Amino acid sequence: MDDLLSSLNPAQQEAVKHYEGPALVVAGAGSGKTRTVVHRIAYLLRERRVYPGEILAVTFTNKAAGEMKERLAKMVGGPSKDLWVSTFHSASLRILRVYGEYVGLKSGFVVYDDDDQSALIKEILKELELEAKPGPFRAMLDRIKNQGRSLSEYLGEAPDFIGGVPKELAGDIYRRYQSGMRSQGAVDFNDLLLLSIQLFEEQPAVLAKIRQRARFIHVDEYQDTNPVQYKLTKLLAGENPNLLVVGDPDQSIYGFRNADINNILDFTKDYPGAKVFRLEENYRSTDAILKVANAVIEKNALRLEKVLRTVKTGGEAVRLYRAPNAREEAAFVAREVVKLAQYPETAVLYRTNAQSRLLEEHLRRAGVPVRLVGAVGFFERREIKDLLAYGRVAVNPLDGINLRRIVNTPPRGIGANTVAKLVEHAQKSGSSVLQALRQAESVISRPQQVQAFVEMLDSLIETAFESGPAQFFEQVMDAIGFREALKQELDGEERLQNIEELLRAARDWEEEEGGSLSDFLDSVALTAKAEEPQKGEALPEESVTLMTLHNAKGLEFPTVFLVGLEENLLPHRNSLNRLEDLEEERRLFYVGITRAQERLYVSYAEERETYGKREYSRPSRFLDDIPEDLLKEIGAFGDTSVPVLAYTRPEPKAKTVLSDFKGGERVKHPRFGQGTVVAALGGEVTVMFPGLGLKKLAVKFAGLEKMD
DNA sequence: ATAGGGAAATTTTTT
DNA sequence: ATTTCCCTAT
Repeated sequence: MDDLLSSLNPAQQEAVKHYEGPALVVAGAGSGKTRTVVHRIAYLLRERRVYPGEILAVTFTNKAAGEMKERLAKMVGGPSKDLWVSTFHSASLRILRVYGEYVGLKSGFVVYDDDDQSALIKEILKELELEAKPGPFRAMLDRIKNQGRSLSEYLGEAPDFIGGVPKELAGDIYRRYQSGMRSQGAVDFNDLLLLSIQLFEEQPAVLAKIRQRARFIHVDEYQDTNPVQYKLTKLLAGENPNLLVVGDPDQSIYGFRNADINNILDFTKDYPGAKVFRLEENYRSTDAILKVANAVIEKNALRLEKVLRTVKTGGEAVRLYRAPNAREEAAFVAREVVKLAQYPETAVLYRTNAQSRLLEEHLRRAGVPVRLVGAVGFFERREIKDLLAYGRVAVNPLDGINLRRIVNTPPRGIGANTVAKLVEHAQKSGSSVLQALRQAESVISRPQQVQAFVEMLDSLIETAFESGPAQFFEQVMDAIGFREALKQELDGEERLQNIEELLRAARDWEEEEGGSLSDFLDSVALTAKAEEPQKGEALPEESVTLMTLHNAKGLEFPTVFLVGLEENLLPHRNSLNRLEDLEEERRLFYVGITRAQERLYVSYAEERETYGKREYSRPSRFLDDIPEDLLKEIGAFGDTSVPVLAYTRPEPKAKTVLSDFKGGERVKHPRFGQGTVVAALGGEVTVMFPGLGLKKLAVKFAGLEKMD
């Protein structure tokens, strides 16, 4: 019991000892956040005699959930098996697999990914004979569902045209999408959460049951929750919320996915009596790097005050390289990386995926093995999706989207015309596509191929019932002669390897998790961005890591390169207009800085090609936020004379508060009413008034009053 | 059924 | 520049 606390600092200890009631743990970068949560759970078990079956911990990624489970298993042993550690989405899916029928779900429902979603929208557009792209409508769907709003609410505020069609028609698309999803027994990611909420609201008995299973709730990365996740949390937490959330508003970087930073900023108002713990001791980075990070993030208004203190002292100044163009920038990175010769300890981070190409090229040319994270996900490859589609249909024959995907893959003489006729027949008779296929005889003139396909499908459906995913996919491979078909193709060899990889994954999964094909598909659906299985020579443990800033959150590296620090790139051009967006860009920069343990490089290119057009850029405004004495420009061939910061007592910097107001504060204006301070700069504050938008006000004249 | 041309579209994206 | 999609021609 003592070891639970003795390895922690005082702030962490306080958080760990928290028992009942709501609590907010503001955990700065590298402050031992996961560690604190893990210890807290262990403490509940050991000291408070809470049952493991009463504890829920929610994370955003499967990776984070997996890590937490692992650490808990190490710490508490066997009882960790009964803990519920999961992502929002898997937790919801698990609940809906049991209680889904209460909210109208059919038992074999499948989870649609982005591709499936687009496919359905495309189909609807065709039905309505519209010549529009699915993109804007998917965005509309996301916005409505991420915010948990109703269609009419959304349409009320929407512009008159969406994706080039009148908004009333767009609303029609939305309705058709929803009913299409339901009739083929499909849900999308958002539905998982929304339907869980609906279930809880309509079935108090179910909610009560789940609440027993979640008497103590932990939510990680709370700054990234969207309104729906917020609501789900609130519902689960109930009247007497034993809810502990952990997060860092300064690392909120998913606003574009409707994450709402106010969820964490307002936590103490939302949950009166909430205790607040601040973890400000940083174990990751040198003093120099932390000073830079603090100086940068201080410029944001929308935050909770927090100053990271260093544990490591000293450190080297940030190295800045100014490149004449993006090519030279990449060449510079490659040279430095080779010189440092610590590949696995090095990461190169960028704002957009498009930047990775040049970097990868130059690094490889310099003989550096590269690990590219998150480019094209394994499960997004066409051949993989094809094979998975067979599984989805076998599990849920109502799934018309996936059925159409496989009906002529590989080609078996069921062409577009045939399919169109059959689909039309299905729609007219109000039956599923599969049923139409079964009735092919009466619909088309040459039904042999279709009949053969249906026969094969029936046998696959049988296999799906009887055996696990590995055997199922093997049978599919045989039945459709996929190996032979792929060998004909140009890059068939590589794709075949991917398939072998999937088969292996299925076998591994059966061994480790075990379960039906349906369970396997669930886990695939919720782990779409799984670690890329290695391909080719380089092992990850010998490679330099390349990824976007978003992907870097939660990771750390001794050496970090932040490239492309240019206006219009970081901050990104689409984020320049709104202050909130600009602050999110700054947080992205902050996240990048705080990934570095020892050494940080920043660079920008004065010229780069964007979409094939040459562009000239100014250096990023964020570079101005780095204190001069902590930034050292180096030349084309590096520079060894980087000043080293002498030991300094880590004294919290005085905040430059020129007005009396702080970001996040609630205020009242005589004319505009209540609002939230977004920014305070000098004698000027920017306040967000609900319904009115942002207003810039002079403190002197505005007559603002603070509210509690 | 499929190759090949041409137009359009390119921020980030935990699930 | 490059990728992706859609149409047309074969």
